[in-house]
Amino acid sequence: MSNGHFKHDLFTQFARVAKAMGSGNRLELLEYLAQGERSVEALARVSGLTVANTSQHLQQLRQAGLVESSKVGLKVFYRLSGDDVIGLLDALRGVAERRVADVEKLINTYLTVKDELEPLPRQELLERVRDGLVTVLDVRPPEEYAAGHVPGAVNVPLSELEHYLKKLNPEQEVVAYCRGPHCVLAFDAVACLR
Amino acid sequence: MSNGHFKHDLFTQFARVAKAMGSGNRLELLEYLAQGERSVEALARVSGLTVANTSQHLQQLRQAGLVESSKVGLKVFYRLSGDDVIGLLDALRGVAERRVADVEKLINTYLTVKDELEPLPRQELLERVRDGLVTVLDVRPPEEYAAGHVPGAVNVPLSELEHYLKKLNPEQEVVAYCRGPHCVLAFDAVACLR
DNA sequence: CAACTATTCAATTAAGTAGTTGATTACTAG
DNA sequence: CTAGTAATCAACTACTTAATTGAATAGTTG
Repeated sequence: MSNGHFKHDLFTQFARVAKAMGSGNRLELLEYLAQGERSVEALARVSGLTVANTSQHLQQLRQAGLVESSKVGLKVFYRLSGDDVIGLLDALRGVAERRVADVEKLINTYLTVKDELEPLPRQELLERVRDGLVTVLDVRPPEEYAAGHVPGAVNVPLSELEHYLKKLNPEQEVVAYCRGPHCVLAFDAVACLR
Repeated sequence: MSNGHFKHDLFTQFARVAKAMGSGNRLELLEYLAQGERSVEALARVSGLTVANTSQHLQQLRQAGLVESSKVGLKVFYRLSGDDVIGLLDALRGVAERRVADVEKLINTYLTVKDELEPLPRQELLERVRDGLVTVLDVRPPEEYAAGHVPGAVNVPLSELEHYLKKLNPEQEVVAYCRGPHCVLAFDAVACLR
């Protein structure tokens, strides 16, 4: 029966990690951190939280082992503590998309219906690229682009997206992609593309 | 800026799933369900929770889309709603093991030190099997065994473990394995092997 | 239909969590 | 060493959650 204690303690530890991800705000912070190292102040700005609140959330994430931090001069930079954290985020997104009906509703309401933007099946995308019908933009940071990308895609990080679009033929059909089906980058990219 | 609403709503939905896993008791229930369909009463028994409490936890898991249920006669059977849920559990376990120092401590204290049982590197295990030095037991349910197992392993579900052990040469070294490094089956198997 | 069983519901209590505010620490630059 | 900046800490309020208890529901069996 001390077996039971062990079980209980172990599951409690696992739960700590899950609990840390059990807040929309913290998940958003994690998604931003998946893009790279960020200071507390920068994270507070993009997430719309107060700095104090952001700091507290980040500390919870650190206690759960999901992020690490280091101080450089005045600023404290946070980053994900490993690639397995990205894998965990992906798994969570995947389950939520497939299992929670509300997620699909949300996506349909905001992305598909409101825009003429639509998700493309892999194969069809490749065909259209081959035929020169579309320009494919990879809006992820250069490091991720380097690690692997869709053939024929041009790497245009968000910061350069607006500038890049001006140079494009306005008749040209544009396909942008990022980390996954609902990576945070997508929202900003969509906003920018409009 | 209605973009912000979308983001917020979406992350809130993702967080619901994580939140459902943010309890040691619910994680334990999920692990048992990973072994197959179970009734509320059966889950309450193995987890040590009251039936009412178990029922409530299961309903939270259902709302998060992690489990499904169906009523057969008097009993209500719950099951994981898909294989991606197992993947999510694995990812969570993986991060917790690698990132949370306390988990390693726990495992070292309870498993390695208290028993002569030790984790074996894959390759060494295969060598010893080839030489006939050890008997390898796969303690997972037959379905999982059928889906893939270590070469030379004998499938002995937990329920039959005790019976099987009586027939073994007591001098023979025994290696048991299950779903993953810290699958719940392991705890019970270890208890039984002693 | 009466007694029984498995599960759920409703109400309560105790404990934990999110976000705000203002003070505090740690560091930098003039 | 003073003023200013980035982050954290401490204290508080408003919510949320876990577990308990007892009652209610749904289905079964004699």
